[in-house]
Amino acid sequence: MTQTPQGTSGQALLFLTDEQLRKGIEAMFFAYRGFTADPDRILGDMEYGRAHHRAIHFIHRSPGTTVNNLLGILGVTKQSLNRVLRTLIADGLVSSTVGQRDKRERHLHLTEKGAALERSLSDAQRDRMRSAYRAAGPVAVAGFRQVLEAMMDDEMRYHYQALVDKPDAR
Amino acid sequence: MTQTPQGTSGQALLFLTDEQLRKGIEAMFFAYRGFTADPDRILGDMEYGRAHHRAIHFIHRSPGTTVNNLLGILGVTKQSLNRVLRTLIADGLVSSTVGQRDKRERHLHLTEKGAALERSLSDAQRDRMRSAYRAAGPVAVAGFRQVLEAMMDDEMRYHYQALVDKPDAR
DNA sequence: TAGTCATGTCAACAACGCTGACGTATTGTG
DNA sequence: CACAATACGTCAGCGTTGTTGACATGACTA
Repeated sequence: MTQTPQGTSGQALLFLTDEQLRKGIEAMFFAYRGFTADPDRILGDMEYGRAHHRAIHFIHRSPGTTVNNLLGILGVTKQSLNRVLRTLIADGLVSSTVGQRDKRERHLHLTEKGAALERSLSDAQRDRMRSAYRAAGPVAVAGFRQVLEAMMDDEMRYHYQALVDKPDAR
Repeated sequence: MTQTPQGTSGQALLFLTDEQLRKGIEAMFFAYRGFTADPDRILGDMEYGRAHHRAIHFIHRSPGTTVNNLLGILGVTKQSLNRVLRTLIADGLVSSTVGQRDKRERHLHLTEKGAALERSLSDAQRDRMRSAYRAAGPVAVAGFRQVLEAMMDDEMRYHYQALVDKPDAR
């Protein structure tokens, strides 16, 4: 649709070219494969998948989170999430406890076993992220985060910010 | 595993902190949702999904590509890809022609109808990418690409580079 | 000619999204 | 208090997209 903006203002808006945008799109596609590759490999040997990884990650990040909150973060239906949580709880990776104030709520925590899997998954993923960061350098990393944040849906950015503005659970 | 590198060299390696890495991981997760959201919305109304989008995208990018080449780019099994290609060909979005030199090969092209869908999908995706790029600025965009490229598997980086070092199909 | 290659296809299965509907506590409200 | 809303769980069914394994065909190649 948009073509190369030439006479725009003599300015270097060349980074908004369709071709530049396409390269960014393709970079996202190929990079996301790498991003999920290591955890996927670990999970492939079990009866779990990427959805379990995500649930485990965010329960680790927000211990005691409720099912509803997790639903908002993950952006899936409760049926989808429930299928995952059910197996994680049954297998003793996640504990679900009735809320104190509001007894309708269930608060989710990782068990020792769950935390162990979380570590193994996030270690793998962090290793890759670390090499990428190291290779690209701090300035590139800042730009990386900026663009990603600008790419999110408003609702997702809200959840992201809530997590980022929080001390690390580790 | 790795903790904040403090005495490393007095240098600012703080961007390699586990917490920084975690933020990057979560940014990737939330951003990828936004990245695919618009095409997904369009495709949701049809009988197609994300896999069809990917096939269409790369056939558009490399007109006349063979099935084998596409398999390498997409990184799926031929059975998976074939299921997608079969419907696209049956619905008249993609044409498959026997190779001239090597008659075993099939060369894939988008039909007018296929090209129309490709435009509608990539317009939506590019619009979001453009706002993100514009919001973040050219320096950030350069960093964004650097980190993504460093994050790819070697094989994926190979395919990515082959595409990037190619004139735009548009 | 024998072997390899590119492609297509059948069958079965698993992960993970979805919708729709229903049930059960529990909580908040008019 | 009665009723509505909320939080959660679950059953049933379905669609997309990935997988393995096996088999067939035609075409190229040593």
